Amino acid sequence: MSNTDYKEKQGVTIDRILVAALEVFSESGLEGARIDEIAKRAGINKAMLYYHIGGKEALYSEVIHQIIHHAAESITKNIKEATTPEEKLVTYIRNIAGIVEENPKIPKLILREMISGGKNYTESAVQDIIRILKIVSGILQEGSDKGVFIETIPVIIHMMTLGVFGFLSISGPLRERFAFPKGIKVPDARIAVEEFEKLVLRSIQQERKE
Amino acid sequence: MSNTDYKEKQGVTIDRILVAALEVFSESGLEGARIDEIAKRAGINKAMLYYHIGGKEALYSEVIHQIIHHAAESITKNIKEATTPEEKLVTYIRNIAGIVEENPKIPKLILREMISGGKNYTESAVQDIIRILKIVSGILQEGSDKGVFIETIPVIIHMMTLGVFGFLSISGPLRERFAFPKGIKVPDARIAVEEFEKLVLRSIQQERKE
Amino acid sequence: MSNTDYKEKQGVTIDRILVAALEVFSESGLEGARIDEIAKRAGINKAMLYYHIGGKEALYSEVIHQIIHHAAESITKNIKEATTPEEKLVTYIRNIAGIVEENPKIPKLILREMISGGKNYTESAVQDIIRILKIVSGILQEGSDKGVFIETIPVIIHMMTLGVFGFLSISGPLRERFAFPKGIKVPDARIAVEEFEKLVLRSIQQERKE
Amino acid sequence: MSNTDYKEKQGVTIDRILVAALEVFSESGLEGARIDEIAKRAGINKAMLYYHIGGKEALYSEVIHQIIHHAAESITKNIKEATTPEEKLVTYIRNIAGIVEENPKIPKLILREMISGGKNYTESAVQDIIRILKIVSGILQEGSDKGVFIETIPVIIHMMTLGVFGFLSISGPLRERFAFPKGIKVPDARIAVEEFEKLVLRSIQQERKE
DNA sequence: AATGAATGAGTATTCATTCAT
DNA sequence: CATGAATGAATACTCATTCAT
Repeated sequence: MSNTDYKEKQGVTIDRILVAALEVFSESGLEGARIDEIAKRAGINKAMLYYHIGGKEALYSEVIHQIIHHAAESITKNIKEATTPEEKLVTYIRNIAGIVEENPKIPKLILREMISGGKNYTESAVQDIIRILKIVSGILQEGSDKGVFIETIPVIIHMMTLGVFGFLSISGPLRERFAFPKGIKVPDARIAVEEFEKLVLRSIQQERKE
Repeated sequence: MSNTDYKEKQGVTIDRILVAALEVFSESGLEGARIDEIAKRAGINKAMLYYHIGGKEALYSEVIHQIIHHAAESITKNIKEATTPEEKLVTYIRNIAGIVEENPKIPKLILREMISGGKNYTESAVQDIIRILKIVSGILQEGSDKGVFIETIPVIIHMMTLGVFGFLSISGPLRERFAFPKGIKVPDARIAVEEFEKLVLRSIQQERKE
Repeated sequence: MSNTDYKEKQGVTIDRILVAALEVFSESGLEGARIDEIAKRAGINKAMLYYHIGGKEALYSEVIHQIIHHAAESITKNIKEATTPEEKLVTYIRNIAGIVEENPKIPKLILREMISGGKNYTESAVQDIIRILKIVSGILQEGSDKGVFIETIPVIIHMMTLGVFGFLSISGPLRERFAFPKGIKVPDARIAVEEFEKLVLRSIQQERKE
Repeated sequence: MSNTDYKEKQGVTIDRILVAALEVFSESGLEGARIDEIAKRAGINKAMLYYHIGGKEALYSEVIHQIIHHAAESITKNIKEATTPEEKLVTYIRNIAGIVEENPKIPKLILREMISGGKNYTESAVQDIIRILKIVSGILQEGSDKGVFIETIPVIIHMMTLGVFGFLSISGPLRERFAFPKGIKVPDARIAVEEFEKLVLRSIQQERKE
């Protein structure tokens, strides 16, 4: 076995741990998660988890970090392919929606962490959050400068976005368990994205004078 | 001491427990909360908590129930004082914002509970949630019937509302801990309400033809 | 209400407590029994139990005492109506069998107490036990003197008797829960008494020379 | 240390737990026993008890199972060395007596369990009980077929046996604590076995016609 | 790197007993 | 006598973490 294979193997193990950890932490939260359960789902011995990562809180922070970093990278990259502010905003929204839809564990974990005041954000996680906020800010500023958007407060847009898709995602089980009465429909993901895009654009677009 | 005082005393003890429980559960979640801590903050013997309420999960459910019931009652009552759909919608939004602002523990608790899939909602809590959804639904329907609102999906409006104010509330500590760079402003509560009202109304109001 | 009625009422309450206590102690043992359960079954407030009796151990001892005292009284009285040693022995055996059959809670309680080394026998309970042993002893001695019984050790006879009927009684639930395979029959109470009388008499009767 | 030693070590720990558990359960019963006490006497950390066995009730059931299984094995084996029904019956009786004498904790535990209705017998424990009953049944049937025993009910013989030796064993402390008056002798174990053998044989042997 | 065993510091819950009224 | 409330001392069980091999 070559040295590279060796490192690969280690990387694979760590990945398995992180995947299992995201699952368990999102289901149960930091306090509720059990190290035994994470190790079991990762298919490794519990002591190995300590060997590779080093403890519950370190593992939790690492999971958070990976998620936010991936989101920041993804948004940064995708936004480059858009040209107008409207396109960029839509790209940003769809990116958030896509991450949430692809893995519903993620909004659960991020929301939990926000609720607990971001106690476990590492410095680099904070930097990635700021990076995302700056992107949104930039899009809105550009739109405002070009006269297509009214002036608004970027953080509100960001929160509305996280809020809507986060809530849509986490409220899923609830809607299944308790049958809501007729007249109250909850949209599926695709429709929700379209509807939300429309609402946001309507809310910040300059009214066109003709 | 009169008989009334006597009965009051019991109610007072239970109230103290519920207040303390909201605090601790919102800070630490169901799993993270410590019964000892709740009893301590309520100023009672731990066993009394079991005597009056009956265990951690029952206590948690009761706290959730009280919050949602109070919200449903409050919205139901206030909405009656409004006449037009726009006024009603604004009343609803300000009501949610008001509850959140009055006690920032509440959004934390409710968000946590939603994330965990509403496992601990009692049937009456579910009924109260449905009640609120029906109110929002009614307002939007009325507006649509009267031609002032476009047709939209009530649950999205509800979730945007919960999402924005919930997020504004829970992201507070985060903003304090990590100083955001200039250019990214987060509005204070009053401004956030106004801004959000404007956005929502803009997003669903029929464009007036003249 | 007269003073007599008053005392009657108290006696009734105490009786209810004792009956409930026998039930619960026999089902669960001293450690397993719950004061709340006893009070509930007696239909009284828990604090009243303390007022009337004074605590768990005192209650337990009192129950034991009443049972043994009643047994001693009953045997003493019935034995007088028998004349020959054989009749007396049969009377004694049937008396034990009768007490056990009448209230299956009793053998459970007495056996439990014997196992724990008689820790909770009061002095008067011990005296009553000795009284019973002396009766058995007397019957066998008389039989031996008259040449109808061989010499034997009374305590063995007493223990065989308690053992057989106690076991028959307590093994009831077991036999019901697990269906024994054919070929292993357990006699009903009436047959058991007859069979046991026969065996005991056969075992100690002098062989008659003709 | 060899691999065998390693596996032995685990077995040793479990054995220590089982020995300590038999002690404590027999002294205090299932409800009265304290896990801390068992762990202390086993010389292990309390958590290891849960790691290896899995809780109070599982431990209790395991102890019961081991005892009954050992008894069934022992009787099955020893009976093979006997030839006549009389010899077999005596072997069976001495076996029961031997187990009881060797470890007086055992009758206490078994009696307690019988009193509580065999709630904690595992299926395999029930099978072992049936195995023993079948042996007794077989001996008596053989004796009856060969004309040396009268027809009788095996379960009564079994219960007399358990009853006598169980009672002799558990009544020991009682006899020591309260000095019985002269004239009431309780036999020591050796004499009790002989006396009981004689009585049982007398009771079921066919009278020989000459 | 891998694993079964070990540990200590919790943590929810129970319950006999007492108190205030 | 009667009762609901209060208390403190247990007690079974858990779990993150470490150790020996």
